[in-house]
Amino acid sequence: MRYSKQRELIYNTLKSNPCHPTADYLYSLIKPLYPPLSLGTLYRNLNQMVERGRIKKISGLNQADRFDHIVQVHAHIICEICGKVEDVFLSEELSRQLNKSAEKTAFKINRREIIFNGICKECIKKQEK
Amino acid sequence: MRYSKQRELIYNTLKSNPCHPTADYLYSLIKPLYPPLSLGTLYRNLNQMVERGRIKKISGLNQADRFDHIVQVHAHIICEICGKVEDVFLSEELSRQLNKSAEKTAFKINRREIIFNGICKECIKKQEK
DNA sequence: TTAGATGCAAACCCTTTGCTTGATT
DNA sequence: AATCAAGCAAAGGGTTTGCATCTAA
Repeated sequence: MRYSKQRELIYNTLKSNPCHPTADYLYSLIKPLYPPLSLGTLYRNLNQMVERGRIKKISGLNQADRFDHIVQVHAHIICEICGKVEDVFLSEELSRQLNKSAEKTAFKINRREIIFNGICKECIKKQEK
Repeated sequence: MRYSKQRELIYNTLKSNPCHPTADYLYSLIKPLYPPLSLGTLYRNLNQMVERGRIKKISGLNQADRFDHIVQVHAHIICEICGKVEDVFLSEELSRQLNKSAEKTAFKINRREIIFNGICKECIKKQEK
């Protein structure tokens, strides 16, 4: 993988923004600092890094995909109101049992994605007002 | 919810096709039997039934959403090659522990989606040839 | 009679792609 | 010099929506 200023910026911006940003949000952060960046390049780089296991993509939110610089296997929880995403780490044991359940299907399992949907503390407070 | 021929057909077709069809596939099944059906109506009805808990939507496949007439909470596994989706049922205990892990985030949890990615038995065989 | 449902087609959003130009090794 | 990456803009797929018409209750 050949060096490019764009890719470096994309990775670093993702790393320093642990909010699980969308491609679009990353673009809005990087574009002002480095105007030559194009959306196509952003998506291409994100996908490349996902393929190489350098970052992770969180799909299945019924919205734009989000990206995560934490490569370790973990789950996510998304607020249905404000869209905030937080990490959920499962115990080794739980993780093992999950895979065991899936292995009953006779599939060869490559990976999994777990997404909880809910409402975050802040949005619950706002609702109560 | 007022009766409509379209909705009845959609629900029945979903029920008799446990392959977790996409909206598009449902359309291809129903349209020939009942040509007045439009795609917009199909999507509108599917979403309505999801909201009312009569069916489930499986998102996060990096492809078209799929629909499931089984309302009971369960996970899914999708074949990365042929796209086949199968059900994965988790034990009560595992289910409870999953939710407990997520509750550590201080979110109020509404639901969850678990998707395993892998390769099905048939596709593994084909690869070996 | 009237709210809710439909059909149609256009719009939408997010993402990918083709092609030419530019940069890294 | 030879790839690989970028920029741009257009196309793509899946899904939603506005509006006029129709239909179940």
